[in-house]
Amino acid sequence: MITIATWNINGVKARIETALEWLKQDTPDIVCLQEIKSVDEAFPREPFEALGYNVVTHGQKGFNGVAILSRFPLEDATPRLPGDDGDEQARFIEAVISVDGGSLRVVSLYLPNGNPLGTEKFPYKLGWMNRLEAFAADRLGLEEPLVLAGDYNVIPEPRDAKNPQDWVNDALFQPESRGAFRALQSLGYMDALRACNDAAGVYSFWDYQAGAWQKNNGIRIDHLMLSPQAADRLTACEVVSRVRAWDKPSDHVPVVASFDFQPLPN
DNA sequence: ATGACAAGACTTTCTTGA
Repeated sequence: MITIATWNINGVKARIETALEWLKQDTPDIVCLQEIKSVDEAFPREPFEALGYNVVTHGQKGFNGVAILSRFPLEDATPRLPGDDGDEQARFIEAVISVDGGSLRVVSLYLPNGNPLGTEKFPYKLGWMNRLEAFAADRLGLEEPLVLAGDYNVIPEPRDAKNPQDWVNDALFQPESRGAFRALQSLGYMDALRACNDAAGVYSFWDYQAGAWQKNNGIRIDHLMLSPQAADRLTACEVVSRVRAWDKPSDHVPVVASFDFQPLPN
């Protein structure tokens, strides 16, 4: 069994103690991190390595930035979503893990927020989603297990928000954003959480402001999208909401999927 | 009511985020 998590930690330096505590408690095998807010040279690799993780990062100064932690060796770590060589924002890294029967590909992605509407930020989001769809379509040709894990900044459906009406003028809930997310599903990628849990009220983000956590005023925007070969091995998926109540929390919590894969002995 | 929090940076005020 292999567990793969996605978690927007909102700053790796500010969150290091919280992150290490969760890793010690739940011992995920692979963790896709977003919003590390650190350049690669300043990423605190050592405390993660001390817990047995290999670390690959693609960071930038001040904001954005993604990383993958893995108990198994990470091969061919490749930053940047193809399709726009002029895009300097650090939002994507792919790596490969050897498992029984071949390669398991894992992507940590931080999809653009897109707010406010009416600025260049929203078309940047939609363009990034088009590039992600093209990447996902291309990868289908490999016929390999692939997990596209990350902060998608998309509320897929009304049941994914406590108060959907609050989001109708927000980039996260625009028809174009939701349609681009559905395009991944139309290609054949499966939303891991929805494969396991059909209930409303499952959230991965609660704003720091206005007592959103205390009111359970949340949204589900952190997703693991699975290629058919990954979906075939899915055994469970859940949101780790208890982390949101800890001291110094991120505004996001981890989402963890379990798979019937065996890592290869190294 | 674009308020409220939080993190990071050429910081004591700004940008960015959702």
